Amino acid sequence: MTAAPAEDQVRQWESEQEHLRQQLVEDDTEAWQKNPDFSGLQRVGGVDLSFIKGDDVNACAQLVVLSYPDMELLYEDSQMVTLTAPYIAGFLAFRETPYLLEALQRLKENRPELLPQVVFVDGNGLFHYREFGLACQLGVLSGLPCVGVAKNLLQVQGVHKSEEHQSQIAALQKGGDSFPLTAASGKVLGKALRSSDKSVKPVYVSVGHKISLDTAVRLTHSCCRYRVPEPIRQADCRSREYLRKHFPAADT
DNA sequence: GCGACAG
DNA sequence: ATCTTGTCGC
Repeated sequence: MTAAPAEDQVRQWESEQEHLRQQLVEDDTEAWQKNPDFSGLQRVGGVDLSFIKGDDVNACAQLVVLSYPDMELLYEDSQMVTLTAPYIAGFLAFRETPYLLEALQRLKENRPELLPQVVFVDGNGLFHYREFGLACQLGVLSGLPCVGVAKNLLQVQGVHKSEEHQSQIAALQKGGDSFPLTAASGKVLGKALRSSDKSVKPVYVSVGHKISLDTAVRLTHSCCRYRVPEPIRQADCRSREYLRKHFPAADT
């Protein structure tokens, strides 16, 4: 088999997103999601990939499971992986999802009782060119509720960093305040959330799978000690720590 | 050519 | 993603 030209690959990926999107659930499906204090929620997951400096192929895939609401570490898995797909905006899922699914599968086999009830994903969900970002793809393929949290605004479907957008950010007074990210079509694709009182720069929250946007935003805020929700922050810190330990600085 | 470009 | 320390403030 010869590798398809990048152009054809992208077309194939687009059609796969379109197909998987039909299985996407944008509503609350779990009992705990409907409780004001999320009672019944005990385990939240976070996933991330970290890279060695000059290397965009070898990475550490990380999964953590934290207790809710205490955010204490219950499980962690670090695994070196070799990525095959390049990073192309809009197709991040095809680069990262396989390894995150493998991590979830290892957990399912080894400690099924620790499976998270919701997974925080570093990247967008519905807030995406074709409304099917990384958090959606991981959600549909794993069957788990997922929330997408991006640290930077993806300018998509008419949403962009305008003066208006900047003033909406300036109007976020305290942790938990948010404003909708509305597509040209009128659909609300996500929300910009001031995740804590101290952080001025918002995070961009969107539905991944099996959770409503309002629940996703409220849950994200409740998991934030710092700007980035704790499950993602822990996954990020621990995967970098793994790389530091196993791949010490390769120069002077 | 210019700007955008989740991670 | 990664390149990168100190510094200012509470």
